[in-house]
Amino acid sequence: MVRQTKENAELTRQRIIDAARQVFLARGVSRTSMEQIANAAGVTRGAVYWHFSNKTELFSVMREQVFLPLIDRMDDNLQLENNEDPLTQIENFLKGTIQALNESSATRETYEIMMIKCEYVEEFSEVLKQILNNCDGIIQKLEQLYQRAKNKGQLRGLQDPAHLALDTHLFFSGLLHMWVKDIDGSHFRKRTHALIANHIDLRRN
Amino acid sequence: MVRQTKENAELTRQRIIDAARQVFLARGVSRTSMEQIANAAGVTRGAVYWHFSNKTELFSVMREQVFLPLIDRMDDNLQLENNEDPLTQIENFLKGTIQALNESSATRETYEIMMIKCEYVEEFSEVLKQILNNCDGIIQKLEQLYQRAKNKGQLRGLQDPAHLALDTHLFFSGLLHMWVKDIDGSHFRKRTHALIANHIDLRRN
DNA sequence: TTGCTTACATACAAATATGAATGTATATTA
DNA sequence: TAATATACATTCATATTTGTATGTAAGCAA
Repeated sequence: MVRQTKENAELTRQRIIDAARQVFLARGVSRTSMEQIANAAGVTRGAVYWHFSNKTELFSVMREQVFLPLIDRMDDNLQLENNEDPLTQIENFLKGTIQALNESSATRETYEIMMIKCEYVEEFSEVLKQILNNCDGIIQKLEQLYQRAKNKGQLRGLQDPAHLALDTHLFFSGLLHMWVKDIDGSHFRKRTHALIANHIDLRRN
Repeated sequence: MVRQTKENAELTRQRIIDAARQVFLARGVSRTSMEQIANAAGVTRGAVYWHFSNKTELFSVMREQVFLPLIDRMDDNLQLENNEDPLTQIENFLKGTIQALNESSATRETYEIMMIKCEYVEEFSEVLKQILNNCDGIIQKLEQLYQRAKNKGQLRGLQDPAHLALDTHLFFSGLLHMWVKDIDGSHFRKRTHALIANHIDLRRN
């Protein structure tokens, strides 16, 4: 097997990405060598270096394959044109993200790698900035939705949309972390829906 | 300098721990070599290996030096015998932890290392379990405090102490993560007190 | 003061990882 | 169908890191 068709080459490339994800998950990004990835993908390092210039690029591609679609979906879910009531919309957004983790092992694994199997130093600190930027976007949209909820009289008391948005974001950020870390823990993962519903109910009039 | 007194040896040991923290912070735990730690401490690898059998042990000692006292303090703050009202007690516990981060650079740096500069695989996954165990303890105590608040009629509506405790824990977990990641961000770090107060106010009658 | 131990420094051997260079057979294209 | 580019495999040179083994001067106890 020396020269593949374009199609096959593309399959090889994807196999390498999938293999990288598995090895990253098992050994952590730093301890993973290109050779281990190659082995897991059933190719040699030559193939890996042909498709990706180094481990960092491979990591970025793996990440973007999962995150770019996910961010798109989040954006959709948080759209203002949605005709559901704002609080339910927020609730669905939160539940939807958790559902994505439940349904796609690639998503689940990538989250786990990024949260507890990767060190954000040097080249990788750039990734951290992107994540924070994305957080800012989500917070803004949450705030707009809470503002609408307030205008509609759905909020109990005199709650400030900006604070509510941050509180929800922190809650969800914590939830994702615990969800990921609670690996065996059917304990935590099973209760997420109730936790989300409860979080929103705290705000409802 | 060949043989130091016991006292000096202890100082050397602490210098190595401090140096390790600095290098871990700058380069991540995985990329840090014993030689880099030795250089930063102004000794040779011989000295480092004399005091610590390997990088993992050094990491553990560094971590425990910061975390064991911190856990003790948390336990104190969450004691049931405290005579403040339960909700304020929770609020103070949260604020106190943030204050510890503000006041001690060693604590701050250790948190940062553990959150975004360490990969939890192999030997290190044990640490993750300890962290989760500690979380469980905090959640339990929060629940007890919320229960007392409920008994005292401090809670608004029919809120379930167990859910409130989890919600607070997730909020705080997210807050710590964002606090740590928002490194330059005077942006986030300055608002923590307001965020905590707001979080508690959501529950107050 | 002698002898043993401590607290390191220095030296060594082995393993592992990287990137690039080179080889090569097959797709693809002109 | 010949020429070229592609998709890898193989090889090589180099660097880094680790643990250990050995060396050594000074502290300490008897």
